[in-house]
Amino acid sequence: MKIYNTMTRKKEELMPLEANKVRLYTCGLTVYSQPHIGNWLGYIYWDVLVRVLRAKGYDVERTQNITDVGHLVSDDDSGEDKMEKGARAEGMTAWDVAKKYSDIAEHEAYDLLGLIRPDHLVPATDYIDKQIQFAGELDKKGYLYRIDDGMYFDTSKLDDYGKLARLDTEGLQAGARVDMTGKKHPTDFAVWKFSPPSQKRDMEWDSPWGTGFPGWHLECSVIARETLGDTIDIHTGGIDHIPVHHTNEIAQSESVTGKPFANFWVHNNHIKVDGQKMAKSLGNIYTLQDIIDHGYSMDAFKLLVLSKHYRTEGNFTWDILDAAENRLMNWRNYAALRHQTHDTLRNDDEKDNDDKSISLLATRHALLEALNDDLDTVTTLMIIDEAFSKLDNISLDHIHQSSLVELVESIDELLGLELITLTPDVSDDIKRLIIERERVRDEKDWQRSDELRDKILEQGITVRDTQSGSIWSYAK
RNA sequence: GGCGCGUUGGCGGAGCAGUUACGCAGCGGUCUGCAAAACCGCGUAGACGGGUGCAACUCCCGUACGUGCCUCCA
Repeated sequence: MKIYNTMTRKKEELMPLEANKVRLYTCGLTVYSQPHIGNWLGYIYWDVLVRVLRAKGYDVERTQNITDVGHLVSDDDSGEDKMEKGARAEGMTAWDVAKKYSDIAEHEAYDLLGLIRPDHLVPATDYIDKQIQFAGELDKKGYLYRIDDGMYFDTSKLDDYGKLARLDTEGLQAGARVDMTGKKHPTDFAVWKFSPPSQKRDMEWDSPWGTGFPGWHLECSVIARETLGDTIDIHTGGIDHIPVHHTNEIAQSESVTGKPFANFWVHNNHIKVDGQKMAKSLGNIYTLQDIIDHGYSMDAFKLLVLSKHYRTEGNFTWDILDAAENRLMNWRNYAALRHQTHDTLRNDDEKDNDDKSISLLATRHALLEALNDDLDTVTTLMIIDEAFSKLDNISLDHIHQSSLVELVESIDELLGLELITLTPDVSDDIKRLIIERERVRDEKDWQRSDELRDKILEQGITVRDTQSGSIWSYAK
């Protein structure tokens, strides 16, 4: 499989450290407020990545952290802790806020979006001891220095600091704003922050340096190492994390282990809303619940996301979601044909049928091939459209049921859609009405026929008449 | 201010130096008891100005606009 590696700025062939096994780490959400649709974007792409790797036979071991402490309002390690700030705003403790939004995030990820749950889903606060231990190793090796508000990593000790982002550290130094934090270099970052002397934090722990809490980047370095080992195969995250968070993870991890932290760095671009960045000040932040409230399905949202490549910038509007919902509806109606076909083929068209079946089965390979090329979901969706459109102008007798089922199952398996469950068979009652309608049509009783069609439509099913009989589909 | 990126038809979104992307929506027609579907056709895409090519949406330069990071962010 080829993937674009941010570290080298090239598409490269994935070569896992251990044959047939892929260790994957994904930065998780900071659970201080309601997640929005942009938060979920990356996780939808990484879900497909995991699905493809598994379909290719890899044993994927995946870790995702939950940031429930230490993420400050500003990435330069000043400002408040987001958790503590959120807690004050809601009149709860930081622990309660973490619980509340962790629960919401899990519900949205695994119930609403149907993402595959990581093997290790780890809150940062579960690994405080390990983080202190890790920071101790950094301290012992001389990477840390103390200032008033915490222990900081001296980035000037590394020759290759900022290699992921290709940071111009000297330029940053020269162009730095007046820095009141007392850091030696603008890129230095907190590994351990002290509790403010006058304030009792909800979340704080004793450490060799003083009571406080871990720096934001520490958790990912530690949790990745503890669950997956010193070097992982793929580290994913949003592009916003390249210059600071991931850069600092690399600095810490490689300083401790002396080994590469991750062989592949894979980053997803962002999605805008109405062509603008999502921001609270613009009031254009949408949540999954907003999408549901507008009457759209989660699969339509996923289709919208997958219809652009993970590395290109996207846009969200209700019109675009509408188009995705329509496309999904078309796919559902193709999938529903499986209830109306059989594996027994008409003898006179046996050869034709075989050809049709073969081309449907070949589709799975085509899908995998597209996804294999840097997770090209755009081409993947196009291949699905092409495969389904082969069913357009042929009679039901010519469609091989089990190969259609396999195609639909492959789509669900690889893209994480739920076409199978979204396309139930119609009730026996409707089936009887359809048969009855076909009978009165033979008698040219058009009035009765139209009455039956309306009756069927009341149950959300439309019927259309073709040369090979009536075909039902879901009404819009 | 520093460093990037983008600009494709009504909307979304690809590839490609010389053939229809594709999806969603729209219009005309054929077919049909009607409807739907399907099929056929249509709308003359490539921000603007130069340049290099026999040939550029596709390469190079500039302009305009938009946008990202540098400061919270997926």
